[in-house]
Amino acid sequence: MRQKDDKKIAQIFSATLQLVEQNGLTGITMCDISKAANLATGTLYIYFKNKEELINALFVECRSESAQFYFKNHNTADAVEVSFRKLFHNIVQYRLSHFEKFVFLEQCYHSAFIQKNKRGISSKALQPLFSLLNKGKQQNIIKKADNLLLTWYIMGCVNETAKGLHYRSKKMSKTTLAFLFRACWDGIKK
Amino acid sequence: MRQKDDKKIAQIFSATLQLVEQNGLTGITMCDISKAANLATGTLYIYFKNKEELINALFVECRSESAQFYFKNHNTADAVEVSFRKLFHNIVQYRLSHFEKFVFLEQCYHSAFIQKNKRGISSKALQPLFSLLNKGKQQNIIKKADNLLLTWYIMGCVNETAKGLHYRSKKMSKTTLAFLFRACWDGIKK
DNA sequence: AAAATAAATGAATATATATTCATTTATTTT
DNA sequence: AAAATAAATGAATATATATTCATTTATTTT
Repeated sequence: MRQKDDKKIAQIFSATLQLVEQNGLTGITMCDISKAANLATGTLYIYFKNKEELINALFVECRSESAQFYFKNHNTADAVEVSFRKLFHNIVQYRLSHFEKFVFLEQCYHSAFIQKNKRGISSKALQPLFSLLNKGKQQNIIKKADNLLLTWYIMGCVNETAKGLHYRSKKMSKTTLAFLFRACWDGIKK
Repeated sequence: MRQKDDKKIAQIFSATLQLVEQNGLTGITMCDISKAANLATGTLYIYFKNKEELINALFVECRSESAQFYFKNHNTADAVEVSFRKLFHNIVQYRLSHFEKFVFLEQCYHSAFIQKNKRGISSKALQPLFSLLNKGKQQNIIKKADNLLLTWYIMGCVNETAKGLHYRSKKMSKTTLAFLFRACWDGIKK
């Protein structure tokens, strides 16, 4: 018995992300994906039931990967501002170094591929952020708003900036990053 | 000679927006649009050369309409914070009461329909906001960052919140709006 | 080494979709 | 009121795309 090959799934995912970054979710075809992944079209159907399942699987993967990335070096013993700074930089970093995944997720959030109830930010994946926000609120450091609302606020300013820079082919400078962190922290702190 | 009918363009646009809100840009077909607009498919081609032109025309319309909406009641004589509050509320209002247009614009920004250089926030349309930010910087009220960066920051937190609320079928409460304004203002002010 | 097995292939098929075009309809001009 | 004109129609056409399937290939088991 010949085994399925995990590398192929990675190839398929990577090809898909690359194409979505270039042409958006709208333009993407199974034929394009297979070509970009150096596979026959039929092979895609060995690994995924159909296009919808392929997109959904990639969506799930990107979403959990991104959350993991955010909490790199996260340490609950750190002071709130220290923790938040680390986290914030990780979020920015992910947007910049995995722009294709970030864009793919954003496109999915409003596509027919993803069920409505699976869209938007997942509270489960962001549990450590929520705990941090709670801690900040208890210590009277952070504004007493709903965690989701705080999260949308934080993600929003990072997302828009990442996209803005990208579409103008600009890099994130140290000054820009410093401003962005300062503004975001000033926004949520008491 | 029979005249073309401006109402039909409005019908076509409105049908398109409705469909994009429901299924995203990915799912949309000319047949769907014509049905939703109560027109024959061929009629679409009297008003637009093809699908791409239809989408582009709607994109241009939505973008200029949204900018106009933002600056309702804008008065350069107002104090910076007063002006900003008005503007901020208009932006929020537009996202909420024209969610379909907002989502359509967001989808377009990363689709093959719209040329890369036309994507992202247009500085021209946002001139009054830029002037306001400059005034704030001169008066030492607003952080001395690039106008585009400040704009991404402001739009970002509003956009993400509007989407978050929408996908969870929640309304924007007065408290939420008050928090959002406070956070955004604290973020950009010195 | 041969047989068995499932992955991999890519042409063929089925289907969905954009666009065209001959015909009809409504409006305007004469 | 008749003729002229272009909009409007929707079935027909052309094209693009998802999916299937008979055949080949690589790997594993015997």
